[in-house]
Amino acid sequence: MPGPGLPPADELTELTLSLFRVNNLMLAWGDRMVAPLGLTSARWQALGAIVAAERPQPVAWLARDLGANRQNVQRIVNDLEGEGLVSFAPNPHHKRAQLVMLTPKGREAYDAAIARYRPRAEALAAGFSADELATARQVLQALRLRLEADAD
Amino acid sequence: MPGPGLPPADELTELTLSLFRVNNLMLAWGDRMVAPLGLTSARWQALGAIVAAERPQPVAWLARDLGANRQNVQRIVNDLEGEGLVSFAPNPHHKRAQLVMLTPKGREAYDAAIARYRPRAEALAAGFSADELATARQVLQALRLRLEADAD
DNA sequence: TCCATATTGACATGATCATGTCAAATAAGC
DNA sequence: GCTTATTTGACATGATCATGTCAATATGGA
Repeated sequence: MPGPGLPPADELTELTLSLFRVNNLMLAWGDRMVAPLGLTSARWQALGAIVAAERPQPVAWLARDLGANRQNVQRIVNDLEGEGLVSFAPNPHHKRAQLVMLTPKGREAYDAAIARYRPRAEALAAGFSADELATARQVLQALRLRLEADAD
Repeated sequence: MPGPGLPPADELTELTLSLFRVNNLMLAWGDRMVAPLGLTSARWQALGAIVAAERPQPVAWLARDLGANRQNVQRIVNDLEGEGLVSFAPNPHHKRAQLVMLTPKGREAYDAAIARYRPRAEALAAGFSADELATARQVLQALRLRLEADAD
């Protein structure tokens, strides 16, 4: 029996401090993992947002999905376009807001990143019970909703 | 009964994506909270590291405690020193590595930040059970240990 | 003591991010 | 239709971060 533990507010403080550290460590972990593919964590995330969308979307929509700045996503997508990983298609509904699409080369890079990621993610998740991971995810998702509402 | 849920690796993926979002939201939340005090999340964290250390430490030690870059912490601490929130004291063991100490003004700023933080943290933690928060914290701390070991 | 190594703060540089502005294009209200 | 507000990409600027280098200092081993 671990005892009563900390008060909720202190527990949240410790959670937050760990969150900051894990965030940085995870980004560095991802960077090392996809560096051989010419990717970074940020580029990988952008590719993921493009894949996750059923239909090609303009950059501003991808930025919203990512919770990131429009301008930064624009820069990343432009870089990816310069390297042939994504291409721009005309948008019938908007002359300036082109649609971002994966090229075959971009699809290959994304699939290669996933292939490198999966076994490492399984190793990293090993040792945790399904309940523990699910609870941690649910807490973070609930925090996200509250913070987003608070930031209105 | 929520059912079997996702495979552990996918659960970790969702956890990670939520983590990135919450990290950014929490930093913005903290920035808004301590802005009236002339602080930022980064400055507040630096002050916290100074307070958390029992003895005054050089900047490089604080950076290690924070898991941050030596150079960035140095810049932040220099800024804090310029505004009179911290002061440098001679280090008997090292002529160049001065010891960072809170000034009374810095202590006031830190206490004021905590005073603003506590009720908001309690409100943010409300609705979670102690077990949920503790589990989330433990998962993140375990992830941190694994990622730090992996980054060696 | 002497020398190799590690630590520390200062400095420089490029990358990334946050923010604001602008013009073009679209959407909504009257 | 016409006017106004919103969206979108391009651009600029400053802040922050990541990284490397350097000289001064401290530490440990021979």
